[in-house]
Amino acid sequence: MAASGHLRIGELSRRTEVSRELLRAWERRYGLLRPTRSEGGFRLYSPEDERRIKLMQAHLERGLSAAEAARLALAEDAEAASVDTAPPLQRGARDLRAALDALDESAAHAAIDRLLAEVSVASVLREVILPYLRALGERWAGGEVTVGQEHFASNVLRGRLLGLARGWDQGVGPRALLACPPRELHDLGLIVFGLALRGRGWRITFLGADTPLDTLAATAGSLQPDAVVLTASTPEGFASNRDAIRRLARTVPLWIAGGGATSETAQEAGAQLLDADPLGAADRLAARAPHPADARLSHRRGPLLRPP
Amino acid sequence: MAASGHLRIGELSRRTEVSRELLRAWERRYGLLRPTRSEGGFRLYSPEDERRIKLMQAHLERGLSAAEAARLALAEDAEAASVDTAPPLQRGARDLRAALDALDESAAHAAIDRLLAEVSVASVLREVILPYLRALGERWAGGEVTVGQEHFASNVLRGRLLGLARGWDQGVGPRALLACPPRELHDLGLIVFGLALRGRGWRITFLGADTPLDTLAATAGSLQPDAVVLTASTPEGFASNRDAIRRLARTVPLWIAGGGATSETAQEAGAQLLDADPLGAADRLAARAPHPADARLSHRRGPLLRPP
Amino acid sequence: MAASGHLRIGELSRRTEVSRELLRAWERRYGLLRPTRSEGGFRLYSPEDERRIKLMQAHLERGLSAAEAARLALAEDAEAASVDTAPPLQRGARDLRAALDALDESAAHAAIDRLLAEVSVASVLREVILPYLRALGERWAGGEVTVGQEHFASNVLRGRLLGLARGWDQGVGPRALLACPPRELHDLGLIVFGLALRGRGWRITFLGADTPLDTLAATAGSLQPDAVVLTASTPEGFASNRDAIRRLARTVPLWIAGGGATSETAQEAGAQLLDADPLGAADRLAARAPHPADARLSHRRGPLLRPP
DNA sequence: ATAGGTTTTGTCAAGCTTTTGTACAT
DNA sequence: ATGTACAAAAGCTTGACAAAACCTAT
Repeated sequence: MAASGHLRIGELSRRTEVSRELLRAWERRYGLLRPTRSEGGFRLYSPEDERRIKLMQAHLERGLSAAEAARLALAEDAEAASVDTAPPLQRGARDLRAALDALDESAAHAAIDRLLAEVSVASVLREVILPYLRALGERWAGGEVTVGQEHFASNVLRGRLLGLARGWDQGVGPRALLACPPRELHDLGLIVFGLALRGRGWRITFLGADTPLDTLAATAGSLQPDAVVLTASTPEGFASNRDAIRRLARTVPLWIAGGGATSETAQEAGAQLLDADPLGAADRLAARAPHPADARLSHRRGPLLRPP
Repeated sequence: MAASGHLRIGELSRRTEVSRELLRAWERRYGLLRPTRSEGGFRLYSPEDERRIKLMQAHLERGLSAAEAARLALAEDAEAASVDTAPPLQRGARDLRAALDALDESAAHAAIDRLLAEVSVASVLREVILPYLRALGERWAGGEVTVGQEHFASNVLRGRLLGLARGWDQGVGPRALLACPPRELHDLGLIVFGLALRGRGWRITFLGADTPLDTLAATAGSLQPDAVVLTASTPEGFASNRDAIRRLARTVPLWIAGGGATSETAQEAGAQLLDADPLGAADRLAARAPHPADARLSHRRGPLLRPP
Repeated sequence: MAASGHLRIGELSRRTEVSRELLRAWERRYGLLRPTRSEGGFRLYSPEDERRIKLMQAHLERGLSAAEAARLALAEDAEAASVDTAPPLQRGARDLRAALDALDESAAHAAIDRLLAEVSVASVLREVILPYLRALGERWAGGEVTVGQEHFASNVLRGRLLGLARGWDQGVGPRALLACPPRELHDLGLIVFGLALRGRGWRITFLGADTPLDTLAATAGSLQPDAVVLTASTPEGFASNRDAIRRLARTVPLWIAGGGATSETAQEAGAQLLDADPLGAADRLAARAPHPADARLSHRRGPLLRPP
């Protein structure tokens, strides 16, 4: 915080070779600088201010007008933050959220690109994407976020997650068939679950949101997956399809997960229970261990799961 | 959006060597330029305006009348502005090469990011990275490219490929141990091979360039991989370590690949031959089929490979 | 308590070349000094007081106001007094070492990801990566670690460091061109150095290991960097290229660093000396201050460094 | 191409306040 | 040693100004 100290206008002028008057003019006219003030009213400039001046100068050098140079310097500074000492994951999460809230798709992609360069996919999912989705849900419930923002964010993230998912059906591992029951439209958690399972060596076949259960049964019949996983965000997602799910569970190794998956639902449906959290669910399925609350059903495990 | 900034008429005139008056005339007469205006009424030209002027000048150079030149420039610009019709892979390859040649790391990353957003990792490797590396080798041999450019490009690509490789040791597939023999420094092909093999479900352990063969043997002893793969860019890489490689081949399932791997080398070393091309080599190893030219050794296949 | 001798104001004034009046003013106005009192009421200053004065003077030197300088001096002093190695860092370092020793890449990535979730890049480099690399060298020398382990760890870390490096060529700061001389293969320290310099606002162009000096000269000619930095792990790296390095130093602002950089080597080569430690070297270059041992060459500083 | 008017941008000045090193009386 | 005083240096705001750059219209 107090790492490098704030400068007064004289020293800043000396360092940047910009006159004091001009520094004040740039602040007044373009808002380029945002000094705090000393108790007596002196301007105190941060290192960020100094960086913005450097940017401004670079643009002026290129022949831009002062107004244009300042506009660019401010814009770049907002996105660049090239010298940022925050932990990368925290910084990435902050940048992503700001970009999505502002409906700025390219900034969102930039934030994700940088995150993926700096940390592993699993960490991005666990520390950034999932917390963001959870917070989004809460903010939506609290009316802090518009439906438009929610749709925008969902679509951007869906695109990226599916990009990461490319080729997740290839290889030699066990195969999982993933879907949401009819009327369930929240598939982001399901994609995250698929990615996590993929990271554990599984092959994924993804049917996505709002999948009729007869279609799911037919697909499972022809694919012969090692697990079929249904996720729903509310218990109704499972409850309103109880009979079909129960039938399905008799013919395929069926697991349920997501916010709507409870041990009662699982028992009623004759399915095995995974965690509500996609990453925990992936761990559990990879270990072939049903949720503890689902213990009564564990005898089904053996017959249902073929070895890879 | 605000990426590059708008120019006023003076700077545009300076850059294009077209007088201010003429710029205004071209705007009035032909609608060649479409500047926005500042609050006070100054013209603000976009980079597209600058591009149209360049086109216009080229046509004038060829002897066309101003009216005709402007008409063409506008038409071409409209075309260029519409989606770049080149296939993504071609365009990406072109952009990547231009960026790396110019030592412009950010542009190179941007090109790769765009590619990965549009096509699969396998396609990028096959259609962009590998052709680039091959062409780099040829251009280097022909003196068209400096060692500096080659080093720069290698390091940028190495970073990206190792980024894609993150987590390639996870899962349940067969395990491969990858290395280059002593003094062999070209590990990019080996990383590409590892990525391709990973795409086929294998787990990868990567030791990289310039690996002493005794440590490779020891590591293989403790890891018990399903395959050990050595790559070298020249036959000497294998030849100068013939005896050590031969000893190694007696205790581990050894395969050789890369530009230096020939059927003679393989036979001498007692190793199995993979293709020179990393992707072909990965296909072949995943199928556990040695190169046809290596048929004389095929009897070794069975005993050497443990089932996954 | 009084172990190390307390000073009275006269002696402290003499040592620090700060007038008595000013010392009292700093105490009164900023609380910078906290002298105890003799029985008769004389101020008795501790060595900590003296250290704070030195810090204060350094900040004043940099152009900070007295109030700001005092604030920083007090803050830094408090920080230095607090325990430095926070638990997450210790645990991360331990996990990373265990994972890399076991050739467990995923565990290594997980450890690094955990660190990057909580701690800045700079801290990870200083407290984890560099200590690990140093220990690795020592353990390798002592035969406690195999070359295989060393290769594996290097490649994992190289991938991560290059991931953190993405975009390090962007911005408006001074530009540095980084390379190792021919036959020098240890580029990890050079990458860490680049990251540290990046953290201080520089732009980096990275050529990496084993770079021929003529291509380095050519690249420097076209890039016109503000500094060219060569690192080698042993003095031979520089010694065996002495003449070429000397020629290079005549045309570019050349600095040498790394375990092989000594004041003799620097003098012979006509280059300026940076610290062996990458972070110290980055600090020094960012401050444009040649190594004390390099004082005899300091007259070269002016002409060699173009203003950024 | 020129004339006559406007906008943009860097600089300056006047009058007053804050900060900071030093001096002095007690 | 303490507390107060003081003055130089550095800063603040407001307002104005002029050169450079640009506009339209002829």
